[in-house]
Amino acid sequence: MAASIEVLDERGLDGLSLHAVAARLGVRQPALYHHFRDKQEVLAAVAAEVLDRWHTERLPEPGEGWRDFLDRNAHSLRRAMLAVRDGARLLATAGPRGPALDHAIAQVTFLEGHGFSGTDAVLAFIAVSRYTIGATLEQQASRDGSAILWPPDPSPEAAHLAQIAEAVATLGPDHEFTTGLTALLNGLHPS
Amino acid sequence: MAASIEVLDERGLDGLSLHAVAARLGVRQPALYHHFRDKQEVLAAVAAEVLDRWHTERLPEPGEGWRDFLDRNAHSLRRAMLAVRDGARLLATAGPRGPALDHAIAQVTFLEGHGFSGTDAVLAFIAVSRYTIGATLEQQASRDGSAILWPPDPSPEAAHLAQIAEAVATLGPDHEFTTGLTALLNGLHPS
DNA sequence: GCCGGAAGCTTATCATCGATAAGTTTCAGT
DNA sequence: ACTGAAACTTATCGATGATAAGCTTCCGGC
Repeated sequence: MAASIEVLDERGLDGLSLHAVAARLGVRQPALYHHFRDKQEVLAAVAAEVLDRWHTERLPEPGEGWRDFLDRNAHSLRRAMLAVRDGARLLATAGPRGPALDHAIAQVTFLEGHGFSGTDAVLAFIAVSRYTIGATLEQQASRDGSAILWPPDPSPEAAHLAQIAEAVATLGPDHEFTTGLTALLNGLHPS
Repeated sequence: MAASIEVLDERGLDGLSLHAVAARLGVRQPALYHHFRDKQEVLAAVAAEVLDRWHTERLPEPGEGWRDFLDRNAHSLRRAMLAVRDGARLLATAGPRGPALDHAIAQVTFLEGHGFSGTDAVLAFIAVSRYTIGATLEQQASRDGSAILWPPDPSPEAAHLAQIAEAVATLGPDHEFTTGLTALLNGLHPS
């Protein structure tokens, strides 16, 4: 896992080959098949490791407000994805499809204690998680991806839009994320 | 593009090889390099084609409420991603990082006409888009992915959670998406 | 009517990668 | 000391993205 994360940080998710991981371990590639059934299983383990290491704030604290908890949980998940290169893509393609059972119980029970029905609690948690994944994925994708091409002779409207885009860029990706998250949380409510 | 989409639907994004596309066109694989620089460019073109074909409702209509517009736009984007196999993953990895310039102008101008500042308009649009991508991505991933494993001898809390999970599953993925989207829209507001 | 050249395709060939088969080494437990 | 399992090796495959070099077709200018 440690070796995999090192390779991931250096060469990205597309460069994360079993050959590279094995080489870093001073071992040949087929050796890995004595510990994992296939590459998908390796990726799943790496994803789980990333969550274990950096997604540390998943559980509600006594006396905490439900919005504060969901906010803290989302930021923790996002931090984990940003902790490694292509972390969002890794989590989206190979990550677990839900929290561990004991965590899920604590989280839902907490929300139920704040007036949510069980169903609404799960739906709220899902919504926040999926927004967080989508937002972080796009952020990491656009970081290395192609920037928007502005035409050489912009119309007045295009110039106005370019100015807005620059203002948004200046605010930074964290602000983009937080704005959307806050809106989502304010739109949620105990039934 | 048509051939690529057929291959995509039959074999999924991982099975979308240039060999397969070329074979369907009655042509050899290197022939494709006379039309695209590399595979990434092919994927980008396929992603753009999918959006062109199915993401049809991107522009505001006269007299429409801003929530209605954002809602309609999000559902249209989602429909496009669901129209092809692995569509969300395709759009997330190879899709354009933003709407076309003329569309963006119309969208932002519309929101500004409803009291949003330019910055808030862009941030709102970004938030909705990213939520939509994240939600659809997770839905498509979990469809073929591994289901949650319930322990053989569940505790009472686990049994309760399982019941909730079943209720949520019964409501269906569209309901999951719509619930989160509605929350997000209700949490947004003109400054 | 011919000719040059570009567009579009071919065959041949690579390196990389995930995966499998079959054999070898290491080592703990009896 | 013997045995068997765990861990690793070498050898090899098929699939895939990509490049090189050559052939054919056909259009436009003279």
